[in-house]
Amino acid sequence: MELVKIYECLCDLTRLRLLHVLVQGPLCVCHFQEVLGEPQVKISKHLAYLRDRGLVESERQGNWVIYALPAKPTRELTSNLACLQDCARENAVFKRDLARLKKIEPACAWVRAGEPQKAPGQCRCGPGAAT
Amino acid sequence: MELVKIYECLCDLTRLRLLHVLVQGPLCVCHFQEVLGEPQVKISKHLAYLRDRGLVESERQGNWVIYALPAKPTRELTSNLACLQDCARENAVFKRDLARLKKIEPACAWVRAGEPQKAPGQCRCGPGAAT
DNA sequence: GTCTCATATTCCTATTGAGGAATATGAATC
DNA sequence: GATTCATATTCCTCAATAGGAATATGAGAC
Repeated sequence: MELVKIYECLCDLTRLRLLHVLVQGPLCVCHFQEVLGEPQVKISKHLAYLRDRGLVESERQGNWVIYALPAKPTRELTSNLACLQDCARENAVFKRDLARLKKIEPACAWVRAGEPQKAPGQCRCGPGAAT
Repeated sequence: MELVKIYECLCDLTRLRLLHVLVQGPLCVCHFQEVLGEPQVKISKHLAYLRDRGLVESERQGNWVIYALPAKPTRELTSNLACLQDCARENAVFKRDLARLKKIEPACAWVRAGEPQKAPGQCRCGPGAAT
């Protein structure tokens, strides 16, 4: 059942955080690392888990892979993401993620705007990139 | 995290069905068996799982054990149960459960009303009880 | 006490998934 | 071609859980 698959995706904290951040807009893997403060393998695996189950979509842009919520989410997904937003509103972990996202925002504006990659070379995340 | 625990409870179809039915009101284990059409062990184990995590409460009344949603559910639980109701609305499995619940309703009215057990002896569920 | 009914628990097997270390892939630069 | 950067995958171990069969528990009837 579709609905069970959604809940299987939601029952891990890392994935909850990924989805919660994704509601704000598309993001690439290295930015997720920055925002969540988790190692690359962990982020990448959980994103793959979500992609395999249709909760997110990915698109390669040069060296980066941009993840986004599906263009046409199901009613169930929409409903549950709204519920998640509601539940996360007053939670410290989720609030911290949003705060870190805001700090990074200038550096990753081109991703969030959906524009094609403009500035090849090093990714602007990593230590010191957004400080 | 509280929220993850809720989602862990929701990521199994049997538990989803139990909770969905419970929104209609308290029920005893044998009625769950009737409504879901699943074996006793399965029902009992999943109810225990939910109880251990605080999603349902139980109360013994003679031979029966009545399960109910918590008297004071958390904001997260309330929110997610509402979401579940919304998602389940047009789903065949959940609709069938509700239909079976209605057929049984006359037989288990005393449970749903929260009254103390009136009619000791055999439980009125089981084959032929509600037909 | 015994018997019966409703429910819970134990024991088992099989599957799933999390996490990390190491390695592989794919694209861009030189 | 080689190198570098971003990301994905493989291999491993450990823990959680689903499901069923069998058995245990707890309460009421007699």
